[in-house]
Amino acid sequence: MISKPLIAHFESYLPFEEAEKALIESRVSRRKVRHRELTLTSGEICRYYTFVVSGCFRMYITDAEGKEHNILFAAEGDWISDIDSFHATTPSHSNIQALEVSEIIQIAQEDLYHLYLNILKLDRIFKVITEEKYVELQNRVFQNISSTAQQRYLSFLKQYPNLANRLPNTQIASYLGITPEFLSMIRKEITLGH
Amino acid sequence: MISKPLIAHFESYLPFEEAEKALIESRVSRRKVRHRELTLTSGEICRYYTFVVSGCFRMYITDAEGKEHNILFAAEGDWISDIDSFHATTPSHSNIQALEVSEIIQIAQEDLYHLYLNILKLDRIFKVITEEKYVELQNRVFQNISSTAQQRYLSFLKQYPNLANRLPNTQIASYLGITPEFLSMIRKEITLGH
DNA sequence: CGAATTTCTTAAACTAGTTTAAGGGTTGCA
DNA sequence: TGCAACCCTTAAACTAGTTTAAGAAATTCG
Repeated sequence: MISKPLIAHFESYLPFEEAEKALIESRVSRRKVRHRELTLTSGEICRYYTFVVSGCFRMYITDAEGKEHNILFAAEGDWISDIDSFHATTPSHSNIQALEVSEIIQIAQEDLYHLYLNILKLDRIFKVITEEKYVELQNRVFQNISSTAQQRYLSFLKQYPNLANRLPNTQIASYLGITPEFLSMIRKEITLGH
Repeated sequence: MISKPLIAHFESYLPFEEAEKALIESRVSRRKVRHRELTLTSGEICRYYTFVVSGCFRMYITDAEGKEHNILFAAEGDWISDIDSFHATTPSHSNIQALEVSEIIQIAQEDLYHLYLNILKLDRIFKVITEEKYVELQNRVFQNISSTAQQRYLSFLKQYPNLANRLPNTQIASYLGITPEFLSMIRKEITLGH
């Protein structure tokens, strides 16, 4: 059962019958990813919905000046895909890269559509998953607009307590939209007790 | 048929049978909203999924210092609700306010759940709607992290060409995360041809 | 293990965006 | 129709965050 972690994830939303689990098992693939390996490159079409079994990924965009900007992180139990590119079958603007040795389960476009047709509750589950991710992003937009870099860093620490220790500061700075130098200052100020 | 604009919206995704339309009609309400009226106040639970028939709304949050920050706008054909508060039945952190005289169609929590149970394709439609809104937000996060205020303003103009003329600059500045004064400077620079 | 690369820190000079304040223009409604 | 509330602009002083540079510490990989 390569899909065991994925099915456990689905069953945290709704129960599944054996036949449904077997259908899912027949339509997914699983593989290991090396540290720094790109699973999606800008310009390429995002062909898979990807579930992270273990490890950690970032989605980032390269701007006009060649600078990279992290949009989100995904660790064990998260999904990471360019939803826009996947559904519209258009070239992606973003890149997805492993930040650790990782393992993923992937569902190709036609397999996901096949599953949607044959297991109707998947529509509901992915509706809920997308709503959850939407709420997260909305909080992020609010933080970006209304907070100083220090407040944003503190709320990053709250939201991803496990990632904070695993990720290099350069990745966190890129997520916060500041320079690593300034993040270094912020961390110093915080430990000095401001 | 008070729900006519809403059903037209749903049918832009999938066709509906008469019985389904009648069920929807029986489960929604429609009303007019005055300019500046709040349809959701921070601290209150978001009880309705709201579809904008005409007019325009903003969702905003008030920060620790009492400043308001616009998270998104919604005009004709858009949905505006605090998804988190609605589903979790918890007090909302945000406010929703009409920026023009408007008209809305609302679906209460129990009615929406009743519709989900009886019209399965609504799961799929709201899955897709949420995915679309997610992609929009993701672009906004990218803009916020990677662009100067001027670039963000230009991309706001592209994304909401019709809203740009309808909204006061104060609202746009709050959406961009800058002061109205600085937006004023940006607009001057742009018309001078930079 | 040791060399190469990546990562973190500090600090000084700089720039994008804020704050405050003041004046003029619009809009809405009694 | 007139006044209050809102909205936009300009400008000067200020502050949060960037840039550049250089050295120290930690990882990675042959």
